[in-house]
Amino acid sequence: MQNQGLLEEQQEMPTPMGFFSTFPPNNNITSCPPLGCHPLKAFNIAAPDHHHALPTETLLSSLSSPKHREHFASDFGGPRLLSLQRSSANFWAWGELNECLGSKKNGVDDHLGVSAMKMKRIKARRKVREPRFCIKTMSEVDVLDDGYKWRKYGQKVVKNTQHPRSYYRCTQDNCRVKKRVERLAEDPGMVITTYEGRHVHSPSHDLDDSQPTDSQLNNFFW
DNA sequence: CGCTTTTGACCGGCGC
DNA sequence: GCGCCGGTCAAAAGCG
Repeated sequence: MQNQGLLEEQQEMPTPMGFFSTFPPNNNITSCPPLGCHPLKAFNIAAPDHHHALPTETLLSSLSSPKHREHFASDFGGPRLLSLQRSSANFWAWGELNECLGSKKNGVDDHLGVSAMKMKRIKARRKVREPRFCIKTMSEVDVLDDGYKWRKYGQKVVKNTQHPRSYYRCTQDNCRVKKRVERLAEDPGMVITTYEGRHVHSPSHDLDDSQPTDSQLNNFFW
């Protein structure tokens, strides 16, 4: 079957990468996801096409938390589309999405809770690939206010680009989520933010001030 | 003073 | 095996 071949291809894909494009109103970066919930839950992963886009209302209806539905509705109200590009480079992300949606995980992933002191040795050897996705935003500011607190740990000029790539790590203890921020060479006004991993906590300034519910916490794994 | 950013060094993966 | 490249480390500097 075709699925079989696709699965094998997923195993070999070195870079799990979903591409999450947003078209926020007024180029206002503070209104971009992620906001602690799992934005990719919004996508119809069974879609066979290569670049699948869904109307906002469809995406919103598939969000599990009413609070997030409400939040996304206010942020992305109107006819804008969100899209997850399906390409060979994205098979991993789609596979992991399937896993994420298909089986409600038993709370915590294997990698969570690994102490920081082991990081250095683990990083080199671990074959467990963190799920990733990108957000493309038109913005003058590099770093999106996504509700989490980040610490910059590196900057690198990558080949064939004129803009440096910045590396950030979530400042929360035991949270290993990272993100990379770079500008498009072709369009310097466009910022590409690549998230890797899942948060094990709520955003530092949450959607509301109350304690998160269990279902919200589940969402925060993304 | 504590936290964050900067930046050169280092490391591992990968292609040749 | 070697060199290139992306990603990370960590000491020093910056900042509130």
